[in-house]
Amino acid sequence: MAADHTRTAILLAAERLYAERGFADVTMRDIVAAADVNLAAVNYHFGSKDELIAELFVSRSLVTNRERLNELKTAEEAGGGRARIDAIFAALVGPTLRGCLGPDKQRSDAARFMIRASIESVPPIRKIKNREVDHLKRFAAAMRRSLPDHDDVDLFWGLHFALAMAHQTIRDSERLNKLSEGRCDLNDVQGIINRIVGVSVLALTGRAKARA
Amino acid sequence: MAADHTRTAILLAAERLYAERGFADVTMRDIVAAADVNLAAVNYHFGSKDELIAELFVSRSLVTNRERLNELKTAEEAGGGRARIDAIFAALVGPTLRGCLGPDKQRSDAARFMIRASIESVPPIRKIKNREVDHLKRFAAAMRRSLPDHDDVDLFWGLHFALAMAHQTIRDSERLNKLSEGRCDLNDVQGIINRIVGVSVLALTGRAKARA
DNA sequence: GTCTATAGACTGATAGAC
DNA sequence: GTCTATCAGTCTATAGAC
Repeated sequence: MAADHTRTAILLAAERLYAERGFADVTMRDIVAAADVNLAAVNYHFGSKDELIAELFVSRSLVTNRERLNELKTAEEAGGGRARIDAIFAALVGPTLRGCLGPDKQRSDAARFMIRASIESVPPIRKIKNREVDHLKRFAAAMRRSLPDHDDVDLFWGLHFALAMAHQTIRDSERLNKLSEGRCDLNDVQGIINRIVGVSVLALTGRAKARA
Repeated sequence: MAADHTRTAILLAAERLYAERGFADVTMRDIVAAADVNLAAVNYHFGSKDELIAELFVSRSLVTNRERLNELKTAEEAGGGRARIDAIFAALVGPTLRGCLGPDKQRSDAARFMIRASIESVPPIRKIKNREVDHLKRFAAAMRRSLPDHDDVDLFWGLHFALAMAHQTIRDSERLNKLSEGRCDLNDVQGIINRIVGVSVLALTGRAKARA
């Protein structure tokens, strides 16, 4: 049916353009030109520009969160209810990093869009984002089960830092590439995941920390 | 002189509004209303909106970079040309974090503006940003002197991750606050710097890393 | 230097023919 | 469902009086 084709074309084009250039710079006219559909189609199918963004954000965040939780579940089952801390971090940052830096272009657009959404925070997204905290609390809970002797505050900071490293790597891989003059291999996604997981684990289980 | 007052009022208001709401959402009308000056004054003093943003970015990045290099220089002199690696990381992330999370409101606006600028990358800033890589290379060089036996690639990743943790903490302190239900103290700036420096040092000097 | 008034170019959204 | 045509609102930038 032509209706589905138009709707899908709009979603894909919007996701790609938003991922590349951000919400503010991309107009509905840009989107319909890229999707090769009529200007009025966006409002017909989605109601408004904001609702289009919200629809993209909701559907993509469901997919990412499901992947994360699947990996977490697998890790917890493998450990009899207590996952290894490295497996928890891998479940947290792996899906997003694989989506963003991997070879699959469509998934790459999706993940970059999500990073963009987490930064620019258009009104419709701001409301939805509060749910993400509940999602992350499940990882905090898994970390607590994995390392029951650790201070909760350290676990929260560890989770925060792991996400920070993953997101910054996706967002500003260009700067790292220039700084290292190409020597940091940004195509080696698994290597990057291992680095981030390794640092995150060390941050929690490593030796003495600096004192105030 | 009234001219200086108007000019300064525009700069301060623009910085605060951009820091709070981003470049796209803040119009020149918002700025002149906050600065209590006339709409035409912005174009008279700065030429255009983009030039206003560029002027803010250039002047602020000079200040931050000078602070960073001063701290780095002090650390290198204290070590007879080879700074301690923790002191290098502290020089890298300290000035920005103190500016953003500390009590001084004007500095806070400045630092938040810089974070915003590093993300949203309006055209005039994109050109200037390339210079930042040269600035960071001086830190990479200091790291190499500090840890001459380490692989350069690991040092680049270490620098990248340190900046990632600092920026994400500034940008999305709200999420960490919600996630931890207020238990992560975001007012303890020195404690946060110590955490980030500690993790960054461990990432380079800690025990075995995860393998691919 | 500072103001008013407005030009000129966008934007998102919609009415109505097909 | 898809299109054209257009509205009403916003923006930056500027001309010209003071």
